[in-house]
Amino acid sequence: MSSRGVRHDSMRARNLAVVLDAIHRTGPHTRAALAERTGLTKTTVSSLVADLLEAGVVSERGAVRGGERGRPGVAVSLSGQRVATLGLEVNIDYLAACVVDLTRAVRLRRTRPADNRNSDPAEILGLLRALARETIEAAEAGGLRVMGAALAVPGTVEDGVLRSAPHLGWRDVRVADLAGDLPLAIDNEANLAALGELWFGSREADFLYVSGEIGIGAGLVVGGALFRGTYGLAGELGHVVVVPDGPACRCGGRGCLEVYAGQDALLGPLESVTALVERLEAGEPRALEACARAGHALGVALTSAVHLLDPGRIVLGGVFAPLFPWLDAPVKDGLGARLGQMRGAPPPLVVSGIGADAAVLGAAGLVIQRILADPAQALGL
Amino acid sequence: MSSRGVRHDSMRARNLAVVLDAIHRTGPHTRAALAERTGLTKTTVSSLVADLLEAGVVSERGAVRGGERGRPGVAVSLSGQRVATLGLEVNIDYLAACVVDLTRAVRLRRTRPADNRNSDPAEILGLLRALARETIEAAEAGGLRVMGAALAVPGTVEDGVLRSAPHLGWRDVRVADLAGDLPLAIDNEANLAALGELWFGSREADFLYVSGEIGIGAGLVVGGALFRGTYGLAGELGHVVVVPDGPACRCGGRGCLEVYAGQDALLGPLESVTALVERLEAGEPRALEACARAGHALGVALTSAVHLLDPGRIVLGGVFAPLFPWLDAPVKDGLGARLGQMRGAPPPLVVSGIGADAAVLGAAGLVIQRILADPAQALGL
DNA sequence: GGATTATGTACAGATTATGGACTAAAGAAC
DNA sequence: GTTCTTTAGTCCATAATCTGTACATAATCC
Repeated sequence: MSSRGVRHDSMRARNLAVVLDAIHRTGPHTRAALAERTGLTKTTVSSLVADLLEAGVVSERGAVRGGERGRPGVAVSLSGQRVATLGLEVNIDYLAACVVDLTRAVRLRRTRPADNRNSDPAEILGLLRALARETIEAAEAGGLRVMGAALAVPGTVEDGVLRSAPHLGWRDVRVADLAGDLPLAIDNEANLAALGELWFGSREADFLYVSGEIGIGAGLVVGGALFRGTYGLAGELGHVVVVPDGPACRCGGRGCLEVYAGQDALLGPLESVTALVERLEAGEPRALEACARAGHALGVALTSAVHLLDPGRIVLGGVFAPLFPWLDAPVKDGLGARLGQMRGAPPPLVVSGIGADAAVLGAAGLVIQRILADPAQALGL
Repeated sequence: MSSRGVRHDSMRARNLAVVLDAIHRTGPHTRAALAERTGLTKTTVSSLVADLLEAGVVSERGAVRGGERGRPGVAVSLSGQRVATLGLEVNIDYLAACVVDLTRAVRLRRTRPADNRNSDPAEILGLLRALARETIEAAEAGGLRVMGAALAVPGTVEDGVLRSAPHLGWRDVRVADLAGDLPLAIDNEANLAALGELWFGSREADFLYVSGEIGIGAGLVVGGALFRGTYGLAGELGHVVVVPDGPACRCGGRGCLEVYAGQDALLGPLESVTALVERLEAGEPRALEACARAGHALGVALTSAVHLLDPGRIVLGGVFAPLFPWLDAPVKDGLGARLGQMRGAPPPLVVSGIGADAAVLGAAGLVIQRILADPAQALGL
């Protein structure tokens, strides 16, 4: 519970958000339909919509409703013409940026290959800053106004500080001012990829997104909201115990999922996922066996995850997406056999549709969400 | 986001809740302090407090603030004189009821020993209904008004229906009208025990409550709110996989935590936890070994739980509470060794202070919380 | 073309919070 | 002990916002 009282201005701010949310969530609506949906009167909705129109976040899109009697209403829908946000990502082997408008249409996307393993944060952030500036300029040349930015990193984040990104070799990096004087949020890659899946992929409201990168992370979405845990460290699926006293993991533990299904374990001597897929398609036994082993381990870890997190479905993303045909059966079987009678049926297992872009899109989407959640504040209404 | 707009009446309802919450959360306050804390004006707060006084949920408790200058304020604090709620519990070997007032002081507590294993739901619910009626009458004789009730059950609950309580042998039981025409909530025993720990035990806002009963459940509290998952089935710690192809569990899986640390595994041939504690105190090797084995398994399962849920601390409750001296070391060692460098330090491991009453208290507390969260609705203001 | 039906706006009225003035009650200063 | 200062709480006129009725508008139906 926010402990601040509601005053006249916050009542209106809230109602602006409620109306905008209704427009966003269930498509274009007439003012009359918005009134019914929000419980406000037509008069109030008209006044709120007028403000939203002026701010450029919604637009009128001609008359609607053929077939029924009475005066047709004017549909009010989200406008992608003006407001946009910037998503950024640092990963092991690339930097990425994208610009997304208020309708969550992707307007720009840029990727720079890079080798960021054990790199100098200042140097990489310099490159990222240049990429951000360039992307913002391109967006503004197209008439968009970039209102905020978010950055996805492959590591743990607390209070806006990157605590630890083992594969980058970064620790306690304070990121700021990446995008000029835009407000910048920063979050874990798996979390933002989960949000990417929510807003740009399947658009289901409840799922566990399993992010296979060098490490394995996961982001849980319940009712359209990301679950972060107490310190924002929830969802470390890669270090769920699969075999209590199995081989050592780089985390210091033993028998973690990552040991069996991390990229290193999957690839073995191969140098890319593409190469692995080729071998799998050719039916090479070593490759098939690595996948079977990973699938079995994933099934075990996901069983524990389902019992603890109760996800609506399980979405395999990152490198697990191209490997889905070979992982599907062992994971599903493992889940089915282990979950037993505890619940009706195991959560459906599906593959992510947005692949490698999930995190950077989720980052941009996060900022869009904040604007939609409080347009009065974000837009100065 | 609730999709309903804010109207004048909901603005006031919200402000009543905000003021009441401030009084509840940070102790008695003067009107002036409440105004500062909530951001409302003194005038508004006075008016809101007047309504709350009339409803009997707060009372004025004389002047406060010696030492400082100026007119002393009148402290407004929660009143336990009028509003109360009923907590109920069905467990394997007892029925319980309690009445808690608005300040969360326990006013009445009743327990009936019973053997509810594989019982007839109608019969047991009849006994519970009698216990509820009797308890409500006693409370009202004491001048309290019981405003609502909640029931804790050892099983899974969906949409207010008890889906499955394996140890009771109940399936798909619709509970209603247990307490006359009082509104009745129903929830899982581990969830409500976690809330009991939150409100009547340590009062920390972030922890994982581990409930050792016949089975093993857990309830995660983050920021003072219970995490329930998608279908309300989260926290099934007892079926986290400890050994991938270990012994069969009654759930249909293999090597679940319950197999190693459930009450049956702990007790072996003994018939009560008390008996086990006696053996442990006497240093009997078989008992010590059972505890060590359970502690090791708990350490493994909790490692996975910490990675997935990111709890602020871990509270051992239920039968694990009396066994804490023998579980502490193996669990802590297991967590410490396995969590490795992934986080600063493992979450603190502590014992619950409220023992067997956690669930029934949590049930009553849940209803109190609902009244505090929306006093206007609950009290007809 | 007139009846019907629904949309969207106008304007007066209702509800609630605000803000400054005022009263009340205590300690501090002299 | 009288007066000043400070803080608490209330009063009342004002302001912000939403509501509700009335009404102009624009389509379909017959």
